[in-house]
Amino acid sequence: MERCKEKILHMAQVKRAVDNVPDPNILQSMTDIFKALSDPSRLKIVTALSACELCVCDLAAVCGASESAVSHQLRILRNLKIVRFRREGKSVFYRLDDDHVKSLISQSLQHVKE
Amino acid sequence: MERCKEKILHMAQVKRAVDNVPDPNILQSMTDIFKALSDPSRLKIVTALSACELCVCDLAAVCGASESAVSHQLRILRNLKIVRFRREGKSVFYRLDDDHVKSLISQSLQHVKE
DNA sequence: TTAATATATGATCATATGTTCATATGTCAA
DNA sequence: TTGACATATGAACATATGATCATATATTAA
Repeated sequence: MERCKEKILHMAQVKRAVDNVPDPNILQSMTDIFKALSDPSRLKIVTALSACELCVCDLAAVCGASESAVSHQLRILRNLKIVRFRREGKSVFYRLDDDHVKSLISQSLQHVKE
Repeated sequence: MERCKEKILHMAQVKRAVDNVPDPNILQSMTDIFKALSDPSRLKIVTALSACELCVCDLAAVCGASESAVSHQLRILRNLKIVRFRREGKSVFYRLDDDHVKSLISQSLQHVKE
């Protein structure tokens, strides 16, 4: 399967589009965030945390999942700087790292509810 | 592995959190959108289309991917109502379906650039 | 230190996903 | 209608991913 015979059909648009595509590393970071939110288990966790801070045990109850499963997902969210945590005795409390994630969620809600 | 012995550690927070988690079908739709944006190839397509309307051939050039691969991804984006298309002769032009997706992208960019 | 609780992590496995190649469909011109 | 081009789709394959189970770590109390 070859590229369009006439090479590029609409040069001006292609240039504009290319300029609008973020750099590879930025693009990758963006996909990472979306990927983090693309799993129902993780999105549950994130929407729960957008209400208030919760410990792993609470999150397991909210999500109806095992604590192990929740912990695995939290690790992913932690690595992506989507959640922060603080230890308090035996418990570890998680909360959203910043408000951008909240914005992402409310935007997607709007999109869905149309 | 059992649930927390004391059942639920923080009842009030858990209730708030549960109330904040969207209904299953809404949650699913949200994850679908995020999943659509969670692949580098698709995100490239979407960021390109957030600049201007493009045909499949243009998109293949912008993304540096085969037209077949692009077409497969466009199908997914189409199904999720993230892109619209119109046929003009032999070409099919794609564009974003609404502005919420643009917002999602700019939000994630902000998050990344912090 | 030992036991108990809360959380984290590694290994495994079944499933999902993206790409490629081949083929099909749709459109237009000759 | 036939041929050429643009796009779409199906099948197959390799890779990625999430859940589970077992085990490890961390904290506190006894």
